[in-house]
Amino acid sequence: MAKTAPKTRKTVRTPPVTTAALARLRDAGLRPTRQRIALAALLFDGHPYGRHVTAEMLFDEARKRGARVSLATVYNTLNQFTEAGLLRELVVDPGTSHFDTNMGDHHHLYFEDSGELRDVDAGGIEIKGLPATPRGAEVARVDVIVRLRRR
Amino acid sequence: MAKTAPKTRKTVRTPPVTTAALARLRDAGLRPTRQRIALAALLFDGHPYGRHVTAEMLFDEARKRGARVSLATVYNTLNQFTEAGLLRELVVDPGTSHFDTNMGDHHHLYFEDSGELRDVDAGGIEIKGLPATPRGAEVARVDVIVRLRRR
DNA sequence: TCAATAGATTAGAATTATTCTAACTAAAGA
DNA sequence: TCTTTAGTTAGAATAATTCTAATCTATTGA
Ligand SMILES: [Mn+2]
Ligand SMILES: [Mn+2]
Ligand SMILES: [Zn+2]
Ligand SMILES: [Zn+2]
Repeated sequence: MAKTAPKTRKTVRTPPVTTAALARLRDAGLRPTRQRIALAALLFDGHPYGRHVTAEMLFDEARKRGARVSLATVYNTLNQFTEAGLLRELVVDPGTSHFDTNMGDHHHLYFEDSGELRDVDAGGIEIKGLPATPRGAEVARVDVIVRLRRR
Repeated sequence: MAKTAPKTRKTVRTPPVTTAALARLRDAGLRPTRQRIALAALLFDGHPYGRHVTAEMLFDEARKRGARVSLATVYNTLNQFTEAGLLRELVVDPGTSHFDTNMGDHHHLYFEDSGELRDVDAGGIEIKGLPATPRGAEVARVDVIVRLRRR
């Protein structure tokens, strides 16, 4: 519309896009850079039940959506998000790490043929008979992975 | 002792060392080569409760004991043993595969600080509330990994 | 608003785990 | 013993990930 520059320019400020992604970064104490915002949006926006991605998957997705981001940054970001408690790392597969946006207490179904990971809420699960936690140690996490194959 | 060669040489045959390792290879239908025998002996002999190794660990151990074996053969052998049902592959750690000689139904304590893996017999463990196996799929295995860190 | 600065991004090199290749060697069977 | 088949090997290749060092950018204090 306005092709002519205004005589007196109002202060140019970053638009107050308080997206969920942006808020998440702020809360985590991470500088909201373009690429972190883009990656956080891909990871979290519109995925109420969480998602599971590899670095390569997220990188390809970001590129397809036109984000200018390098693979190194995707790795950096996934690791930072994990450290910040925004993600958890899953190791189900020799060779590649998966990252999980679902931070709730849950376990996984892993379809070995397709590589698909499906969440299983821990709410309905009870594990009885685990040994006492060795002294000097504390439980960081209990992972249950049900490995499935095509029958 | 005998520095002089015998007049009539008896047929030189491989000594009939029917070790456990050798028997295991035969049963699995694997040719009992020097390196497979050496690796099987390291993996299985004198380890009634099983052991957990990486390729690199087993390679170093074999070398220390004077076995002439390459790292490629260690990888080949671990994969063959796994396919043959003599080992199972464990993935607990991003970056490296571990191989487990305990083929009984069991789970693991994983000490994240030291990398130690400790077995937990599945006999005393009950997991309730897992979802029904999706149709078209069957459960290949259920892995429970209790991840511990120094308190 | 702007310059200074701490922090982030990047391409490409480096590293690590693993597999592949293709030449060599050993086990099996006749 | 001979022939055949399978296994071993060094080194190259590949894949995932991290590192390096140069460049860029978000933040902040003036
Ligand atoms: Mn995968
Ligand atoms: Mn390890
Ligand atoms: Zn999940
Ligand atoms: Zn075990």
